[in-house]
Formats: sequence, structure tokens, C-alpha cells
Amino acid sequence: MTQEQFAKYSFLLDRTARKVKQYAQQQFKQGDFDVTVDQWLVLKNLSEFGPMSQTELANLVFKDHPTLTRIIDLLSKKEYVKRVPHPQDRRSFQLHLTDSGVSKVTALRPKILQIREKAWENLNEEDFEEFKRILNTIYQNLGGQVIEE
Amino acid sequence: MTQEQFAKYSFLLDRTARKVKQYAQQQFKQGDFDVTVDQWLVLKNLSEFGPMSQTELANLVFKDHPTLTRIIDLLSKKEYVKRVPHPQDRRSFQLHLTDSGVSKVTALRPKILQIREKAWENLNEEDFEEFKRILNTIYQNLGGQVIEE
DNA sequence: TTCATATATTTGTCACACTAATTATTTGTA
DNA sequence: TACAAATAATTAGTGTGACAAATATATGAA
Repeated sequence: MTQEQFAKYSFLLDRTARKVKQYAQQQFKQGDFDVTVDQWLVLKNLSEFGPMSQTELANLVFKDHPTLTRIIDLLSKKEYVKRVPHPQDRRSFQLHLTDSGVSKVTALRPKILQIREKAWENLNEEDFEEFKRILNTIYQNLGGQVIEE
Repeated sequence: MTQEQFAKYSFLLDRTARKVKQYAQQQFKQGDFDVTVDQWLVLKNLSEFGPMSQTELANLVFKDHPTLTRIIDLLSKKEYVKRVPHPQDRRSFQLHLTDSGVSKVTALRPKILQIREKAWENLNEEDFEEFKRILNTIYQNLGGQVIEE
């Protein structure tokens, strides 16, 4: 195989990632979910792992700090998340879901799992494992840290 | 496998696609390439397929029209691309590489192929085929059109 | 204690993605 | 011919992503 054909992975990867995000975002919009795909990722992680600082959350969702700051700003404005001052460290906040945030997660979770399934039609569990392995290998080759579960 | 674990593909896909782009962009910057990764995609396609309209190019690189308009604006400002009025249709332009654009493509192509190789360490041709197949299946499942080569 | 260094978060800037709306022009049909 | 519908490109608005720099606070070593 030529270097040339080989280099197409970056194009296909980018194209597919955008399609996945775009498809989900359209469904979110159609269902009046009132959050974006990235905002959902943040809500979901806060729900699963409980209150934490922005730095901890940033590491969890692999977003950089400025990006996370802005996502939290939007989620605060919508009152799904609260910044609670850290009792010992005045530099940092603990991020808490509000009651409304908790309800939002409960309401959306099953709908979003359904939306995510669509991509996986005609593919099986083995494909999924292969896909995960290759994605993580690429990620690591380029300097990324993969946390084992 | 639970629906839950399964839905992680979207997270891994997004994370890896961002890493691939970020890694390339860093290398571009370090080498003073004077273009972004997406600008390169446009230059490369104009070089390979010759002058074409923005609509044709948008379909080729799978970017939407507003995004492409701005990329072309930037490439015009850098004088790598010219908008030439279409002789028959005054609504549209033919996009041409300038001499400087042609030189840029010639100079960058081998360097970029090298950068792209890094991601593929520890993976073989079979992995590549699998990866391509899965990405394209997902893309199609979500309504994308895959052009066969 | 003091001061350099580290950490948590924010701000600013540029680029890209998606949607919706707008402008200019062309095409198809009555 | 005339006019509605389609097409090419742009503009506007919002969200996200990367990077650099700024601000505020905490920590560790002299």
C-alpha cells in the first residue's frame, strides 16, 4: 500500500467523527434536549462520578480548560450545573448538578443511548473491539494517555 | 455488552480524531507550513483534481459551504488560491491554485505524508482495512454517502 | 517569613462546524 | 416573456477546539 492511500485514515476519521457528532446533534435538536452533544458529555460525567473540580472534569472528558470553562458557563446559565466554592482552596470550584440537572440526565440518558445505537447497525461486538483497539493505538501513538478500565 | 459500554465509541472516536488533528497541526506549526490542516486538505485536492467550483470542492472534502468559504478566504489572503469568475455562470467561481500555491503543495506533500505515518505505528495493513470498513459503515449508517474508488 | 514556582480558572484570539437567512444569478415552466 | 423555483456563494450567530497569556491563590524551599 502506498503512503498516499494510507494517509487517508485522517480524512476518514475526521469525516466520520463529524458525522457522528452532527447526527447526534440533529437528534438532540429534534427532541428539544436543550443541550449540545458536548454539554451532554459533561452532565453525564458529573452524574456518574459526582461533584468534582473543573480540572478533574477536564481530564475525565479530555477537553482543555478554556473549553470546559465555556461549557460550564453555558450549563450554569441553563441552571443544570452550579459552581460551588471549594472550602479549602479558593482557586477552585466543585461542580454540582442542580436538581434540574439531575432530572435532565435522567430524562435524556435512555434517549441518547438509542441515538448512539444507530451508528452501530451492521456491525458487531467484535468490530467494536477492533475499532476500540485501533483508535486507542492511534491515540497513544500520538502521545495520548489511555486509562485502562 | 451493555448499551452503555457500547455508546463509548462516540467518545473514543471524537477523542482520537481531535488528537490526530492536533498532532498534525503542531507539526505543521513547528515546520512553519503556514497553513492549517484543513487548509492543506483544500490545497491538496485542488492540486490533485484541478480547478473547480466551491460547491464541487465542498462535496469532495465533505465540508459545508460556509466553512469552505472561510477557508478559501484565508487561502486567498495568503495568495495560494485565486477565485476566478466562471465564464458562463456569474454566480460561481473556479478555484485555481496560484504559482505560490503549487509550490506550497509540492514542498509540503512529502513532509505531511511523514507526519501522517506516525499514527500508524504498531498497526498493519489489515488493521487499516478494518478501520476503513468500520468508519465507512458508521458513516453510511448515519446517512453519509461513501464514494467507491 | 518570603519569594519563586506551581496550580485552578479565566480571557482573548483564531480557526472550524452547523444552522438559518440573504444575495445574486440561472433555470424551468406557464 | 415572466415569474417561481433552484443553485452558488456569502453572512450572521452560536458552539467548540487549540493555544497563549493573565489572574488569583496555594505551596515549598531558602
